[in-house]
Amino acid sequence: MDRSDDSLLDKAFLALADPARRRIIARLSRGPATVNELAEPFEITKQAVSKHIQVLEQAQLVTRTRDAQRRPVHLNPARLEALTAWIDQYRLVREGQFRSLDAVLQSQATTNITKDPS
Amino acid sequence: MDRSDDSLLDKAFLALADPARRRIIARLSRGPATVNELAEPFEITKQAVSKHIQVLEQAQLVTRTRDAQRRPVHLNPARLEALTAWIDQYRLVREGQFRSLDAVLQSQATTNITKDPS
DNA sequence: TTTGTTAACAACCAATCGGTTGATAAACAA
DNA sequence: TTGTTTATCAACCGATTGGTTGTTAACAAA
Repeated sequence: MDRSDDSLLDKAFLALADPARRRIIARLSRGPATVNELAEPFEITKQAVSKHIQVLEQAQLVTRTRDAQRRPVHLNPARLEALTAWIDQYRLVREGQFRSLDAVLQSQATTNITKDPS
Repeated sequence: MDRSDDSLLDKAFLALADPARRRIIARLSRGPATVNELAEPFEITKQAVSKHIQVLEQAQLVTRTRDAQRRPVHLNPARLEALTAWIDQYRLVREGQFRSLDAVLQSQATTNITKDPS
């Protein structure tokens, strides 16, 4: 399903690679909030928070609505789920390899050393 | 368990925020590989791949062993699992809120506004 | 020894990131 | 109208990233 959203994965992982943005995610998990509300507990300016929200928005991790002059920010759980899905496809494959690792090692022990055949 | 590894989360998410490094992860999920083996299918130099591996290694997403002058790179599934754990704690909390949203709204309507108690 | 392979290290460069300040726009309230 | 709140836009700065080239080290093979 997720094939060509490479840049979207880029943006999403990059968005989470910042403690301030992760704290914003954590806060939004308890409900929507405005830029001012998000900026207050952080020791940075509103402009900086606004930039962080733009990064999260371009990664589609959050969405914005309108409420008069306020622009509440909402979490988008579907995008978070897409990230875990990407990670799990390799994490789980790897675990599957572990299950069959013994068989591989035994077959190699009877045929050859563990050297790479160039 | 994972409390103060903020910088480790930084490094891990930042490491995954690059398509080349994600392709390296995908490749390693099918077994260990050397720098040369990893660099070949990518149109960048070995030095660049070596840097990518350093980034992944500092994020503890991969480990390196010794085999003569080769340094095979191995995937570290435990770290991948830590990432999904971080994401899931907010993804799942959010879903839980949806289930109990009505109750929360009703109780708040009778007690107070949605302001955070400092 | 010499030669070739594997990989890291160092220095450098263009581009990007996180943050700031200052100005601006939009939606109200008076 | 004027003023206030909310939030964005624009320009700028220091630090970091991703990539390169060149060099060096460690080991294998001859």
